[in-house]
Amino acid sequence: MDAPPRPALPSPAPSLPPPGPPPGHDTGDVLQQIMAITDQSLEEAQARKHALNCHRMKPALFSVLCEIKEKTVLNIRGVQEEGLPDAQLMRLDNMLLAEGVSRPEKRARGGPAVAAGTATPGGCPNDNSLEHSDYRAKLSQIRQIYHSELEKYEQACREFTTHVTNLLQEQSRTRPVLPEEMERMVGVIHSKFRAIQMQLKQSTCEAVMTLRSRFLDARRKRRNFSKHATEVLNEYFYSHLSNPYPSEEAKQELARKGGITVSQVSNWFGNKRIRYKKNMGKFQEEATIYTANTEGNTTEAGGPRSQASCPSTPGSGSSGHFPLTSAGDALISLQTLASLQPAPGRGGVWSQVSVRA
DNA sequence: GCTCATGATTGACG
DNA sequence: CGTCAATCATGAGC
Repeated sequence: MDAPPRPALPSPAPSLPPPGPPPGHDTGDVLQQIMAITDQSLEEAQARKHALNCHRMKPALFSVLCEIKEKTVLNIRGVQEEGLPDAQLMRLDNMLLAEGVSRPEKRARGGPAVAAGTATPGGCPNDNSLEHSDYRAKLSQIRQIYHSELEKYEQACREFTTHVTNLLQEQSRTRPVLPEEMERMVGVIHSKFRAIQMQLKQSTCEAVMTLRSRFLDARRKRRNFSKHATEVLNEYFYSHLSNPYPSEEAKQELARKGGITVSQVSNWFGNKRIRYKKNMGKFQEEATIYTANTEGNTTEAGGPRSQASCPSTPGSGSSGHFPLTSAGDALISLQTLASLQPAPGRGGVWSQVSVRA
C-alpha cells in the first residue's frame, strides 16, 4: 500500500513499453500486457497491474470489454435459462421421502407430528415384521450415507461458491465483472452441484429399491414350513376336522409352536380347508396318520375332541365330497356339530359340508 | 425342464 | 375382519 512509488522497474520485458508512452497502441497491445502479467513475479505483477490501471487507455479498453461482455452475457443467458426441468429431481425427492430416507431420523425438521402418520404411503407393507429389523438397519445405513454425502456436497458447494465469488471480486478490479454475472456464475456452480446431488439421490433410490426387493418382497418368496410346523398345523387341523377354524388364541399358540407368524397360520388353514375340501381323497392318508397321532398324544390345549378317530374305511359311505374319512365320521361330525358352536363368522360352509354327509 | 406341492396374494362376500 | 376361491410364484422331486 504505502510502498514507495517505483514505477520504473528494471522492466526486462522489452515488448512492454512504459505506461505512458505514445498513442497508437491498440487494444491488442494492452491485452498482451495483461497476458504477460501472469509470467511475472507477484511483486512485479502488482506493480504492472497498478500501471495498467493507470493507463490512459484503460477506460476505453474497459468499456470495450464491457460491451463484449454484455453481448456474451445475453447469449449465454438465452442458453442458460433453460435449466433442468426439476421433474425428475422432484420424483427422486418424493421417493426418498416415501421410503423414509429423506427424514434424517435424528432431528425431525418439520416436527414430530409428521413422522407419526405418514409411515409409508406406497412403502413398507407393515405386516410380517420378522426381518424388518434387519431391513430397517440397512435402510438407516443407507440414510446415514445419504445424509453425510449430501452434507459433504453442500459444504463443498458453499466453499466453492465463496471461493469463486472472491476470485471474481478480485478480478473485477482489472476486468469488468457485472454483479449479475457473478450471480450467474453462482447459479452455474449450484446447478452443477445439483446435478451431483441428483446422482446421489438416484443411486440412493436404487439402493433402497434393491434393499426392498431383497427383503420385503422376499416375503413373496415361498419357503416351505419346517416339518415340525407342518405337523403342528396338521395335528390341529385333523383333530378339529369338523370345525377347523382356530380361534385367535389358538392361532397364536400354533404360531408359537410352529415358529411361524399368526398370519401364516391363517394362510395355512385357509389353504388347507380349501384343498382338503377339493380333494379329500388325496388327504385320506394324511388324515389317518394325524388322527392316529392325535389319538395317541393329545397335546392340543384346545381339547381335541377325537371326532375323527375312526379308522378310515375309504369310500364306504361318504360320497366323496365331504371332509370325512368314513361314514362313522359323519355321525361324529353331526354329534360335534350339535355340541360345537358354529364356526366364527361364516363357519356355515364347512358345517354344511359336514352335515350333507 | 416338467410337474406337483405349497405358501402367499388378491378380490369378493357376508 | 375373517373366510373362500382363484391365482401366482416358487420349492422340490423326478
